[in-house]
Amino acid sequence: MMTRMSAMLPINTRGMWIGTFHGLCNRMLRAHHRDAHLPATFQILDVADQLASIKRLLKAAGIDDEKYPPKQVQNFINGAKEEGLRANDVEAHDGFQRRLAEIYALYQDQCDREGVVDFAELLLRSYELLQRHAPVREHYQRRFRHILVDEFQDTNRLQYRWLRLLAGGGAAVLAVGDDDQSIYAFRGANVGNMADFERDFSHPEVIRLEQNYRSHGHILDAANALIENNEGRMGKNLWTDQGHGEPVRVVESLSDAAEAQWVVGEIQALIADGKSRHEIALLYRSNAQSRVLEHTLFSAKIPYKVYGGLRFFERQEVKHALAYLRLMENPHDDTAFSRVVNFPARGIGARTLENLADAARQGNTSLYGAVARVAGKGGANLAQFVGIIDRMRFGTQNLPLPEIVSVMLEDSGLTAHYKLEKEGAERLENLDELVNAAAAFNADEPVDPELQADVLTPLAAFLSHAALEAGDNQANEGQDAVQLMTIHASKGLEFEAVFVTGLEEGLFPHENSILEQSGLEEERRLMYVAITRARERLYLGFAQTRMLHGQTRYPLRSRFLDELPAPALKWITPKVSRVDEASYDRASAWRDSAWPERTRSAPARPAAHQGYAGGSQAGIEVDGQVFSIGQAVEHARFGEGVILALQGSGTQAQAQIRFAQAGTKTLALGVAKLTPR
DNA sequence: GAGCAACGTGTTTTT
DNA sequence: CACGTTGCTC
Repeated sequence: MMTRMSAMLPINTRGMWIGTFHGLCNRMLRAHHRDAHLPATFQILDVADQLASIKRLLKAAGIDDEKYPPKQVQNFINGAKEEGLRANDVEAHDGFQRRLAEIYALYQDQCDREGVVDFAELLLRSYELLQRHAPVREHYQRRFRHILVDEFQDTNRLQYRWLRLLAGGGAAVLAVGDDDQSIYAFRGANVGNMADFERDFSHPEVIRLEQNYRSHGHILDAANALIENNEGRMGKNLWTDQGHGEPVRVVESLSDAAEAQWVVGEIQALIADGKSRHEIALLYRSNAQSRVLEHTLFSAKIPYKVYGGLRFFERQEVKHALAYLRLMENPHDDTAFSRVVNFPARGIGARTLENLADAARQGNTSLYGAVARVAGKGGANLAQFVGIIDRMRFGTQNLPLPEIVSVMLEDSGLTAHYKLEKEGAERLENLDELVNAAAAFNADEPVDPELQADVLTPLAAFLSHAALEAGDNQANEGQDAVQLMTIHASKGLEFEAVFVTGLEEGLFPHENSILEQSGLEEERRLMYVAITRARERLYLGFAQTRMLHGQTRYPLRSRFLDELPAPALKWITPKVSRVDEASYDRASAWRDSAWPERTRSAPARPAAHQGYAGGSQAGIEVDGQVFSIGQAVEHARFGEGVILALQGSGTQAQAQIRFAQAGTKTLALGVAKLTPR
């Protein structure tokens, strides 16, 4: 972004602060770490680090992690922080919540002791800094006379308050947002910030941007019609003067594999037509869906690039390496310490670590600080580990960053370890890549000259970078490749041709979201985002069978397809490939009956979405008992459930049933004892 | 304490 | 399916 700004503007951009809220808060906290009561070397915990930290805490405090699941504790803490609440401020309505608040307090103590901050803490700390330190606040209020916030609908309450503080000196604020593209409520985003903005900031002026310069008419019509189904919108209607363009293609496939096959075939045709690969995007609801697509693209030798998924800095070996680097920066970082104290294995087992944790608690010190207090063989091994860390710390002080990383990889034993591992080749490559990333990283973020800020070591700056960026931009630059990503990751981007796959109930909208209206509406906004990524050509695909969690599912077509306007659509059924012929009869049988009416009518809001199931039948009879999709049933062991799909007949008949308690199961109807309810 | 096999369990989206 | 946890053996 900085590069692009510099190229576009005739002014010097070096004084501008450009970044995510988290990035800017990090920067501010680095510059004022003393006022923020943080050590100069504070490290950032990503989601996984935070979870590990919580688990460690629960164990140390002897708290039952069955009763207080670490994930839930994590959500509680982050939720509170995003509302600007410290442990003391949390309103607890029952004993359970009171206990959670206590755990929150303990967790915060632990973080403070270790000199680490989680993502939400970056924001909250920075907010408190501005609030409590008038000189700092006034400095930034004077310094930033103009503030622009993009994707404003994705800001949370704390970010909003942070912004108000920062702009409190009368800065001109421009907020750009689209309430229909709010897709991060699940992590605390508050669309209400848009309305609050109009209320709270002086002389608000609202400019509606309704002319769309990106997508052709049919695509916009589809997007507009879909989003109409949401309630409580601020309201807008996109239009274009580019004409209708091509219809939106809706593609039905027999299986997820067949869908991928068809997509790849179509991509080959597009490329043959002269389209660039990087102008073609494959979007999906969840990362797991990329596998089939990747596999098929790979077989077809089409270059592709996957964004997101398991990201570079989140890979196991990279996290191990980062933990060593963190210990070199701050040996009292217990999270990092625990992660690698026995990796590679050095004879330090659970027993020794328990002794160490006890010693640390008694001496009120970090694990690193308590090593000398552990006796015996374990103690000797620990001392050896500390020796390695200290040698790396002091032996690399004046080396350039990439060399620090290289030395660490050798001295820690990571390289040696992965050389011996049979699947270690790729991991070694990633560790090499980490050295490259360090070399490519330039830590010359301009620090405010007016502040006598402590200069970050290049290593500390690199570690922040690793935590905040997670390696999204690691795409092979220059390579013309088809773009694969989740719809979330696609926001803000655009492509000539877009494929959205997996438009199936349970997947998109996701089954965890369909029970509540707010969840369903967020899914719909997600679909809206997906549609509006396309400039000229849009494909929407769904499959009759899909492999999920290792078992085949027979999903219903997504309700969102039924919400699109028929005149903007063109339905396509791919020719059946030889592989799929076996299942073809069944498929065509229902298509003849159920398909045409449903597709043409496209009710604006189907009262009860019953749809059909791909390879599955609408109804089935077994031993005189009739089962149908959507029917409520009861099972002796699993309790109440709803039939999601039916397949086969006679003794082969199976039903996929979603049970309220037991989850989704596939049962043989001839065997399972089901009673209709 | 290490390493392996069996088992169970959840499992969306992310700064 | 893919991960983590548990239990077992050496």
